[in-house]
Amino acid sequence: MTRSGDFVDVRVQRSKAAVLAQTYELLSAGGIGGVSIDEVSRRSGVSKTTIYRHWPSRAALLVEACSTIGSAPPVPDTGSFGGDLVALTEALAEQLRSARWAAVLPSIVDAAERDPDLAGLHADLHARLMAPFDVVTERARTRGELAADRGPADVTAAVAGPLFYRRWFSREPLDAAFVTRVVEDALGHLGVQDSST
Amino acid sequence: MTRSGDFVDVRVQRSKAAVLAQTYELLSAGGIGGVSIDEVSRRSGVSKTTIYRHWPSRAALLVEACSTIGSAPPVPDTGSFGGDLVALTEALAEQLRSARWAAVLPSIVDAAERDPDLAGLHADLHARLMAPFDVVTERARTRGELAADRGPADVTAAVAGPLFYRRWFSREPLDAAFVTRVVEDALGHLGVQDSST
DNA sequence: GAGAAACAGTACGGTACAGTAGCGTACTGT
DNA sequence: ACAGTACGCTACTGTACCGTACTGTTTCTC
Repeated sequence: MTRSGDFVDVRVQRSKAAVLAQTYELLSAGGIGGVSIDEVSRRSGVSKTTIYRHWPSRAALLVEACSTIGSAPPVPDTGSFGGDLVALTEALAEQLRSARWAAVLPSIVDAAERDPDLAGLHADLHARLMAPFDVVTERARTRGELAADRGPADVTAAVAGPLFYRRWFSREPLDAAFVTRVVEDALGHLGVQDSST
Repeated sequence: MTRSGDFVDVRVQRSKAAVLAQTYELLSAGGIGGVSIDEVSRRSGVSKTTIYRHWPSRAALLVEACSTIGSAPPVPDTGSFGGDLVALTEALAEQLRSARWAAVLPSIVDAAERDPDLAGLHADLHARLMAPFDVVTERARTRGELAADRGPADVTAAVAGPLFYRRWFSREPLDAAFVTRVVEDALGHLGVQDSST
């Protein structure tokens, strides 16, 4: 056993990083279906054998490559629920406009529709994306800023719903005016008086 | 030329029908990626050669098979915008819960994200699904029931957005209470006074 | 510096798929 | 009855993919 505790061979780190980077690249370009081990190997310069040394299967690699998507969005704290929600929604809209993963998500949703493994991935991803909304909403609730019968699930549906709809279904531009209207409407029927103009 | 005008050989009708039926079957089960000509041929009993006699390519077959999705939803006319919208939204929710194509749509959205041909299909489909909302909204507008700065696009985003979000992203059940809340909220901020209780 | 580990390269086997070609048969509309 | 057509069948080309086996080389760790 030359296994010495927690140290990881530099070569392993290098290989894994290169493979994950290229996997993510292919993922953004072609969705889940666009990722093949052969191609990852070709582009990353890491041989296929090595890839299979580090991941037991294509699916495992995909899951790990997706795990970085949509992580650690900042949770704003402007003092009011309204301000927080505006900030979060605009951040989400910006991501939907430009982030690489915005093009990948439909293929994950599709895969989750039938593959149970990928359904787990989808659930994680969804939780990660919506976590800030949950935080902000709970905070508002304890301050009594929110109608009693409305929870985080209602907030995310009211805000993320129209945004997602625009991005993937109607494919109209996510302009600032639309985003503003969505937030204001949401605040309105959530029983919140808008504190900004 | 025995070509006699509009008559179509019975055999052709039979073959095409069988192929389209099985294509749709595979489509619902496995999305776009789940349809292979070999499998369609195997299940339909129609030989691959024949399939290619009627469709120039796999893509053409897919487009035709999808063309029946979400067609001819009834346009209600309850007399008020509120009533119409409730009816339409409940119908949409029911479709999302049970219709076969609800499992297919994500793969179409995904495909549309990169393949221009399929993007056309996606656009058609979207237009077909949302047409009733447009009709109802325009009707309301001419009757002055709607705030001046709100158009059909806003109505569909406000209503279909949260529903789609629930169905595909948060994967929570589309229960009646949720649907009702969505419609009421939408009516509220569209400048409509709810005529029902 | 020695031994272990990770590595690239290559060549597999096996499967699945799109699409094409030729042949002989069965059916249809007139 | 008969020409035209659609058809099934089989076989084939070419590609892409997953995952594994083997060989020899580099490179890290101790």
